Amino acid sequence: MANSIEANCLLCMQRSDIFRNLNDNELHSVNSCRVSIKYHQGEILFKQGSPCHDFVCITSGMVKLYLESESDKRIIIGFVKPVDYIFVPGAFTDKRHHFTAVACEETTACLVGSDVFQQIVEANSAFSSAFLNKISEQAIRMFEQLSSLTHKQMPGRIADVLLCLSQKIYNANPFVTSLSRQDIADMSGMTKESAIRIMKTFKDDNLIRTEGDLIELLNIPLLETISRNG
Amino acid sequence: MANSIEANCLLCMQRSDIFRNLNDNELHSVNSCRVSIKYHQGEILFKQGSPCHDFVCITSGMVKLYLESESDKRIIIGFVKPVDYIFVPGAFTDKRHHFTAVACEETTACLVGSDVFQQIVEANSAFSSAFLNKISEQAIRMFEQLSSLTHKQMPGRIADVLLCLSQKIYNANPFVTSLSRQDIADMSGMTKESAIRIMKTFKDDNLIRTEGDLIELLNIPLLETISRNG
DNA sequence: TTCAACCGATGATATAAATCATCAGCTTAA
DNA sequence: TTAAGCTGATGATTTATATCATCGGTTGAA
Repeated sequence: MANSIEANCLLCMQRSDIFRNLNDNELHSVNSCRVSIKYHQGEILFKQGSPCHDFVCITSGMVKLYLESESDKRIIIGFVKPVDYIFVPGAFTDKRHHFTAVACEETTACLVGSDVFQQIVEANSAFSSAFLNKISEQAIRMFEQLSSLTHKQMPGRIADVLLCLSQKIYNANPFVTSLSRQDIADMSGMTKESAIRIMKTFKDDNLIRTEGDLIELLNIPLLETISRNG
Repeated sequence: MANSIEANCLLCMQRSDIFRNLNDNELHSVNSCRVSIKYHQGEILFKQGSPCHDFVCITSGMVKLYLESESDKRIIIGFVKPVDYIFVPGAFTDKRHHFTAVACEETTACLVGSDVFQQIVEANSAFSSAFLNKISEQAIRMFEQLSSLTHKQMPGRIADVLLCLSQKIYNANPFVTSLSRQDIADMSGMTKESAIRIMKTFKDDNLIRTEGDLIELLNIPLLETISRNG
């Protein structure tokens, strides 16, 4: 395996909680069909609507997940960072991908055949239970996003996105991002122009500072108030 | 147990798939702490933000689930009909409810302590695996709703709601509903006035017919086109 | 090297949708 | 039995947001 960056799954185990629930046999079957692949920025890991064959775990870089609509509009539903896996609901139902995954930057991912994975889920209850916890968190995040996108006006939605990026995605305050304004617009359900305009007003009001790919939140309490007031 | 309508869980088993995966011991422990409760229309089964103690299975009637925002706006994220259970993601994470459940009509529900339930999920992998399938379907439905609410204009969203009600909730074409126009507005992320206006234009164009609590879809292909075009 | 394509940015304009107001019919509570 | 409140309905008005157009800068491909 030319692209493989880890010798086996043990390295991953130290970081991705869910694999702690696997025994040696299970780990071996995962490892034996594991493939590590490198993606360049903008490359697609899998596409909405396509059949899902593999369980995907991100080992470096970052991936964005988005829904595509008929009218070519996108909505970003989440990001996946190392070491974490992409929960693909279609793997348990119609074997189709229901969103698209794209590398935001140079990214490496381990792929494991979803049949192997599925067998383990069905056999190992600690594993599937850990999986349940993970999905539950994701469901709760989806509720928050749905609430934000449908009930808040643009300033509240942009505030939500900026706080999310700083506090959940990058875990840093000035943070450097590879996301474009279009991506931020896709996260907050508006056009690129509107996202830029709102960010401009935030800059004018000294709520944030931007410099190239860097964004700094200067007044988090006020951003939180804007988020709360919608 | 005065309100109990079933003697034990076997009756439910015949209809709710997921319980087929339980053995006698597990069924007994579920049954022993089961309580059946009757709710009147509009009564709350549980409230967003409150601690979640019980696993809830609907045995008659119908329940609507909705998110509440600070500004008292609601968004309906789903309905639960007999015999099906309510997936409460908080049960696996922070032990809080993240949405509110309200009886749309006279409803009976079986409550089982979530600790008992949790133990079974952790011990019985067939059960938790079946649970995973269920949640996956729900996640996919959430994607569709998110896409509809953020990318489609009002006519498309109302068309989505009407098709959903007829084809997924009531499984009938003229169908009688206990949902108000406000509920339909809450399903489609708009104000009551806008929902009424769009439905009026649909009536004028002979797409639908309404008579009291009855709604009939007269031109489903065209409604589907409107849904697709957003 | 040049052309095409995308990005951030900004202004002018159009429009989708919310808000406000009103009214009639019906149910519920005092 | 009356008053209060909710529902469906409709019109007038306001406002939030998308769309369209343009521009300079950068990147990437031919």
